Amino acid sequence: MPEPGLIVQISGLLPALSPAEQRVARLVVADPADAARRTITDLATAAETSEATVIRFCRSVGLEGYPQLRIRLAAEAARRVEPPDARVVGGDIPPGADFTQIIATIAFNDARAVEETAQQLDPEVCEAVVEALNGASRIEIYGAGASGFVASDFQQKLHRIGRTAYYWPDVHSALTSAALLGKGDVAIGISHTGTTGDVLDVLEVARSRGATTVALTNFPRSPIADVADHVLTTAARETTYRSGATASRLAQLTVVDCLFVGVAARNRAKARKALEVTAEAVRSRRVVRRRG
Amino acid sequence: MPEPGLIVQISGLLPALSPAEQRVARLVVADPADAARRTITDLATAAETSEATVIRFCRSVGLEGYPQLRIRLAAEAARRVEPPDARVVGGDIPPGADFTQIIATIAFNDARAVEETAQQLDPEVCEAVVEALNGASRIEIYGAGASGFVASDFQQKLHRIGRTAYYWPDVHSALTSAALLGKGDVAIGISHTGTTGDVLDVLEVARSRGATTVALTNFPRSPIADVADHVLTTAARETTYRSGATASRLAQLTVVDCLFVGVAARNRAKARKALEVTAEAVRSRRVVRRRG
DNA sequence: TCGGCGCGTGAAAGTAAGTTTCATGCGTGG
DNA sequence: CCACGCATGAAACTTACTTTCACGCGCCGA
Repeated sequence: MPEPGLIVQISGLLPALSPAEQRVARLVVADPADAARRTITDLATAAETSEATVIRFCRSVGLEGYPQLRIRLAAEAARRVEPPDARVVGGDIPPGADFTQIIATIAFNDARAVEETAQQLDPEVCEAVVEALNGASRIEIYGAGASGFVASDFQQKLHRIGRTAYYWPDVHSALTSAALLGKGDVAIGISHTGTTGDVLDVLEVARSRGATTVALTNFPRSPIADVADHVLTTAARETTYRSGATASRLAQLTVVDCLFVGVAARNRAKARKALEVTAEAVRSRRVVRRRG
Repeated sequence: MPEPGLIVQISGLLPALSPAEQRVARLVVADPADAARRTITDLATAAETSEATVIRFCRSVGLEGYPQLRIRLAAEAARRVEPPDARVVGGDIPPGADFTQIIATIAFNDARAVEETAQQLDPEVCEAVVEALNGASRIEIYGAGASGFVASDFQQKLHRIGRTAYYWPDVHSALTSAALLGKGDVAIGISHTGTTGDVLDVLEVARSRGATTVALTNFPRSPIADVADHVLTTAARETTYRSGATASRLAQLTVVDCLFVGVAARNRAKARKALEVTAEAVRSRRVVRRRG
């Protein structure tokens, strides 16, 4: 089985790399096919660094050496079926874009984020997390900014199938609540960059109380990994602020969906019942036909 | 430039090759991926010949040298991997599904929702909505339950690029706020089913005050369409409660992304500036490296 | 029968590519 | 301000790849 998305993996690891390695990584991600054609000296020169750094880069992404990198890159580049109009799909929207273009670009990027995230998602880690969620007497989910919505969404979903889950938008409440967690409880921290101080702090508290901690981030080597028992990663290749966190959310939600379905699947009957009951509860707020 | 069918080409000129080269060729054709992994010495040994012959073989098939062969082989091998059997992809998760299956199914459904939504999204309506958003002095977004997160997300996004936008989780606040809208303002109601009474009520109030109303729903013929000037539709094919609103969210968010980018694109410079400023604002909350 | 001739071949020499080691310099924390 | 650790490239080193060359075998003409 072809191991998933080397390119994707590289972009995830990017911030964890040293500056010189990042230069190499960027070249590789920008044009994998071209990189595969180059010799190590060539690539090193292009990245304005030494061969040694290129080798280090190979090791950083989990490969034996440079020839392995070349081969993997060639393979990936070949597999990539270029969509009809590959011009649209760069990261950014061209200034004069009309709406048809905008929609196509966004759909492509969003769908890619979902697919690539799924591709690199580790089933075993998912399994472990679901196991923990299933056995937890209390579940807490943390996230700030855009990740806060995801946290909130997950909380609501779990709650809907009868699992006790909390989301605290406010750090102080979160900290105090985390302090009350104990062994068997689960704390989930969501942070795209993996560097959100507040979330890290809360997770750390939760962990110190004996709770199982889970991180959901795009960057597996980021600080949040240090305070998490399980790390789940997304694969959104978006520049940090430019596009304002559009694809990353979807990637996070995809992971949430997987976990949710996993938990629900454990108690199929109970979950279905709970969903029906909750659906019934809001039915009175539904409008069948509108007057006039 | 990567002319297709290296393997084919090799088997074609197989009889023209010398015996020792033929042994090499046969190995290569039998398992290209494996050959790509081997070093020249390795392959030579496996073919019971010398490295020199392998090089000659490379030249015979029109390649520069052995590394080139490896890369071409890796590329070809990758391309002929048949698409992962997507036959898992019915709507529902089978009871005994393991996590690999769950992930594949969800990713497929989620990605489909995104793509299909984009496909049927009307660029002209988008354009009109963006136009309205752009000229609005105030923007209000409504949504209940799962759609509330989407509303909230959109509100936050617009706010981040300097547009005045509100989201009221509470119906009462929403109603009072809507009553204060006027001509030129925009009210957006989000409801998957299009039958969420609260949202309809608020939209109606907004409309009666002269605001431009926009609906985002999966069902264009639903009641919400009656109170909206513009209707944007998603294309999530999920049964109402069973899967607990997983794909519909993503579809809604995709639409939100399109609108957001559309608005941002109108005032490129200003939006970028705003994003940078807001990113800067949270920078102090970022952790660079974790102690211990 | 024998001596050339040419071709396929691998051994070995040669070169280039990839890898390791190490000293340096820079930034960080004590 | 010093010590430490980390990132980095220069250079030494190893491995992989390429070239050279000579051997041997089969064919042909004497």
